Amino acid sequence: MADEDPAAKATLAATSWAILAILSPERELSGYDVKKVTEWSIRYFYWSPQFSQIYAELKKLEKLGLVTSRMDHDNGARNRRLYKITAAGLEAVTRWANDTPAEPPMLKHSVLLRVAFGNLAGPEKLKDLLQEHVEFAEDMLRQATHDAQVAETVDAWAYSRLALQWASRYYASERELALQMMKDLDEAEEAFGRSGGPGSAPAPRYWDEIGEKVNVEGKQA
Amino acid sequence: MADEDPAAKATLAATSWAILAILSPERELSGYDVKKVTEWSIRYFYWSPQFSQIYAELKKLEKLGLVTSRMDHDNGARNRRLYKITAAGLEAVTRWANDTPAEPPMLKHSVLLRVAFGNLAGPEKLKDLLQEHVEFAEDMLRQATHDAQVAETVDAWAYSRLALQWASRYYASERELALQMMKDLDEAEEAFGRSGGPGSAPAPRYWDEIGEKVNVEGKQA
DNA sequence: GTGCTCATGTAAGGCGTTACATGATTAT
DNA sequence: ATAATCATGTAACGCCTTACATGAGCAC
Repeated sequence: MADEDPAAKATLAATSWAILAILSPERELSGYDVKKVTEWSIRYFYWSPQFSQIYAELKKLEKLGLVTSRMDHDNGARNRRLYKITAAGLEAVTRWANDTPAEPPMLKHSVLLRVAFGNLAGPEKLKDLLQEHVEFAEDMLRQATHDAQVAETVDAWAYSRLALQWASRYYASERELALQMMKDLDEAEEAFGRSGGPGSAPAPRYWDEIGEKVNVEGKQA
Repeated sequence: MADEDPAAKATLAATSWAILAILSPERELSGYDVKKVTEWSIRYFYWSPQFSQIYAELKKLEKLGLVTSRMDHDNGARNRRLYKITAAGLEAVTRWANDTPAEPPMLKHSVLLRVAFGNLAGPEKLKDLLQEHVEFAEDMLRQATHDAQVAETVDAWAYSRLALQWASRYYASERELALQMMKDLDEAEEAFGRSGGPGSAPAPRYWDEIGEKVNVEGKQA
């Protein structure tokens, strides 16, 4: 409990802000609780950090004076450390929410990566992967829809509900896009027949032309 | 030239595989070239690593015997190091493509994170962020569509084309989802009027109920 | 009493970024 | 001549994960 360095407020990573935001209703939470909250909602659109990271982040936030902590013995109870946001923390996280531009979303879609390098595996393998992805999307869709319904029961969760509804639609779309890709693969297979289309040829030498074709034309940042 | 450790093949990270896959058409590429390829297609669905990381990855791949390199003087030319995949590398990346299950896609959507913590900022601020996101999605949509058209001109890019078409649809959907969210926010505002709905209340104490409401019901992994 | 979940961490290391440095070529 | 781009890196650091360790309560 000490630093209060105002410069640090600006340089926290999004994960730290997320944890601080979870603590922003002025309620005491343990690291375990924080993890549960991320699992409940945030994981659908912003992954979910590991326990070890959450504990480390909480310590960091405490050193910055944005949260305080105390040990809990009353409760049951195993030993657990409870964290609570400070006035400085509340002010910092509010400034973050109001004054910081959002970073561009970042996506690492392994399935699409496989598709892009489909010549290494062939369309059948890709369709297997896509089928699995469809099931994954359906699973997430179901869970997000359920959690969104839970969020309807409490007024204070209104924004979480909106985010979870977005997630429902997102995973529904993810499902459709995968199904569409499977169709596209079928069509491509038919078009190429068993001649040297996608999947059979070693697909050599394409970068020659990339420079000329790509660089000039599009791309206004 | 050296290690050839077969165990290592299984434990490379997706980024390494992506770079190796880029080199899989047996063509000599510099680190700079690799970066350009990622910028051309992969960035739409799997971000784009920094130069420094690409150079580091290439060195690592070389130490593993999956690529070889030589200096290029002929070409123009500044000094540049050209990398080429080895037989071992080709075999390893093919095995990766065929035998490794795809990891679940990972998304870090800062805009949705803001929505989920909307009580810290209010609906007007959120709508600004969403409007910016709409423009971002439109920009990506335009670029992906352009690059997909470029990919149509070369047979060997068939899979890249499919991936880029997917990206077009993805960013179109991203746009729609953001617009829908803006509508939802408007409706929520109207419903709550200027009474203590989203945006005004400090939204206290919600985690009490999370344990009871959430844990039991849904969630089959 | 055995195993499961709750709960809190430490240690090691890989992934990935930012910042910096350098020099050569190309464009103006 | 000057600036911009091409091209290749190094250094430092922060983010994040995996693996491991520990102990306490609870279910059977």
